Amino acid sequence: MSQPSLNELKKVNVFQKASDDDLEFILQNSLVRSIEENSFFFLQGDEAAYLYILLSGRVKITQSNTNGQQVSLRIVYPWQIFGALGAATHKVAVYPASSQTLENSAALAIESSFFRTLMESRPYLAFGMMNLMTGYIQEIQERYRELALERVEQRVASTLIRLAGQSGVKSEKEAGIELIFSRQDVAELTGATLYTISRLLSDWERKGIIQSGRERICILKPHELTLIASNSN
Amino acid sequence: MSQPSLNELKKVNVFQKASDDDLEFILQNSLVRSIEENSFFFLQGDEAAYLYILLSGRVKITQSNTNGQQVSLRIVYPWQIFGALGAATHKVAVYPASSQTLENSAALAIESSFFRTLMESRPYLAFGMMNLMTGYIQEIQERYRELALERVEQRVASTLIRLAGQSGVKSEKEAGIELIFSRQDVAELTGATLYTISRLLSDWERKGIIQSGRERICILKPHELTLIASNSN
DNA sequence: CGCCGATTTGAAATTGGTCAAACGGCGTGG
DNA sequence: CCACGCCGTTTGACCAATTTCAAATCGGCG
Repeated sequence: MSQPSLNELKKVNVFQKASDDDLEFILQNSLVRSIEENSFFFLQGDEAAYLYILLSGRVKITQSNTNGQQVSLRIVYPWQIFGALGAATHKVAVYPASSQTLENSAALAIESSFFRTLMESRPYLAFGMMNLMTGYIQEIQERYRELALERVEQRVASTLIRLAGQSGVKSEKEAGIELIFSRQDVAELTGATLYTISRLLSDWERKGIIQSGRERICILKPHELTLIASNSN
Repeated sequence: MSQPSLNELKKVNVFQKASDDDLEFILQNSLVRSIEENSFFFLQGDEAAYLYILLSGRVKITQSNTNGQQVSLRIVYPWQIFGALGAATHKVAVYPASSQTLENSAALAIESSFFRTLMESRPYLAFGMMNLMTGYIQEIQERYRELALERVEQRVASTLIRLAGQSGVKSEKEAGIELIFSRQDVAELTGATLYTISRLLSDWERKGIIQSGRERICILKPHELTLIASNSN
């Protein structure tokens, strides 16, 4: 895959207010990396030398414990930034999480030190990054609360709603919102096991709330999920 | 309590590189609020009009669900900033969490909009904020992973170690590290119930790992806790 | 057609939560 | 100065949600 155009780069939130000159400058200091499904742009613990902008495909950001079990922190879609914490500060030397592709993917890799220097003279970039980080903090804090206080059923409902909002493609004919994720993916995103997710989705399919298949979940009644997600008790 | 001195303000990480003029300017646009134990500087959902610097006391940042159950996101100690997300971006209109005092406390309240404007012409401030936010993200992500993958025993061990690192006062005579928290506080910090925490601490006390009392936990063998925290399987 | 990985399902095990009740120490008011 | 009461803590018994393990089934692709 070749370098993106300046107009494409403006789809990146952080670059919204960037001048063409700035974008050119950034492109001159970056390179495109294409990798196939299930491989990694970087691993937890790698030196955080680059920040990435996803050009195509999908990436999940995961963290593992010493036993190799893993959780997904978020899903990255095209024109979103990932691996950016290393650029925000001099302290972070390594990535705190891994980035694994869910499909064949390409990303623009920008040197962290270059980007950091650029931010010093470009307040709009620093504010863009703070904006980004604020969003991360709010989402992960909310998910932390859910994990601590809600049951699996509610968390899965919340997760599906969130995924639908981030990626959902409404099929034509009111056929519902289609999500391309395996049971295992959903399990890692909700802090549950593959088995529990499978049972739950089967149950919801029987009730007509969703319709599902291999690595695919189609939300038929989003409102029902919203109800389940907010179910007090 | 009266306004802090410039030298005291320099204990605030974000202000490390601030000039005296800048600090004076900030002080002129801020005010001191003193409140008693168990009351709130702000509530989740309030308009995020101020960011705070704790001057004395201790504050817990909590998030509640619609049932009123709550989790603690972190503990704030003097010269740390809290309620800052509203200053980092134009988007955040409200605090995503509440700030409740664990003791009588005082804090310097700085207008969010003022601080945001100041950051536009002070890169060191923006970088300080990004630094702060990076730390938040790393800690909450780690805790999220623990909550998803580890059992209560390991999480409590991790929590006590973390608290010891953040606040711990080493008693003289190698008597251990003293933490001033109730069982309920620890429960909210680990995502467990008061009862489970009580049982676990009783067990550890029998084993000589800690020594505890009312709203007090003294870590006698930190290394044992480290072992428990990292116990694979 | 056969294989491989994803999914489903059952049964048993287990962690941790819930509820009820008793305990204990500290501060306060009589 | 002491008794009382409050609030945090402890403990037991029971229960429920979810995980674990095993095995069968499905579905698409080479």
